Amino acid sequence: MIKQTQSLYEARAAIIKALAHPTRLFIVEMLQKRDYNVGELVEMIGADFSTVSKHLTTLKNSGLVSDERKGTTIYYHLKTPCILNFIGCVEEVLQINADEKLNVLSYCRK
Amino acid sequence: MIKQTQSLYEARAAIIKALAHPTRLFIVEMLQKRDYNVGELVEMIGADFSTVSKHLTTLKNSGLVSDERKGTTIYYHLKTPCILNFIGCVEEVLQINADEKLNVLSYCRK
DNA sequence: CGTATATTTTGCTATATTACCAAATAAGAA
DNA sequence: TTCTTATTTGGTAATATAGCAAAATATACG
Repeated sequence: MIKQTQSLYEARAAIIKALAHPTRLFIVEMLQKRDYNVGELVEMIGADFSTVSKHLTTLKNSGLVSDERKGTTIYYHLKTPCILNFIGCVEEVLQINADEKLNVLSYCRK
Repeated sequence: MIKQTQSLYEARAAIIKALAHPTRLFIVEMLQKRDYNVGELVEMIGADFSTVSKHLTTLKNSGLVSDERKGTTIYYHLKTPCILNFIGCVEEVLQINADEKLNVLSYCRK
């Protein structure tokens, strides 16, 4: 592959990679509703502070999320809501996968 | 997080993870145009046959791609073109990231 | 300043991913 | 069946990632 093309795909993959974790997907969906701070997310997720903080840093570095300090707490904000359309497509894939499994099963029963 | 919710996000993340690699993104975009076999993709990508084949298996296992044998060769097919809308959004994120870097630079120059 | 609160960073270990090579398999042709 | 082409699988080394706990940082306030 041409070097330039390679770089483009690497840049894209880096962003997608930032989304490719259950906790980070959850965070992104939460941030769709409103901004949250680490503590609130920790409570919802049930992981360590440091773990959630790291996930937020990953999302921030990818450019999907921004942060803003308000007094003592830092609020995280979803910069690119178009990401959520994508999750609709992912859901579609899951649905198709599930349907296909059902088909295989019904075929076995015949 | 509730166990059920956890499972849902894991399932979604698994699909996104399948996309989160430059070579696999490239393959998905190529398959948007038409079906390809491993050999053709190897030529475009410039990696080992086994490497590309493994990437195709990853895409197939996630349900994004299907395969069909025609004579001696196996052709790969993009099952869910909605994925491509998502890449548009990723591109948007890249654009914003680039713009922000430019802003920071111009700010430094003042 | 010193203390409390909120969050991030670091150090560590365990696990996962990827690439390449070589060997194995699958399907069709001779 | 044996050859040939197309593709996958297994093994391995290098690299990346996740998660927890402890230490460090940053801001607010008395």
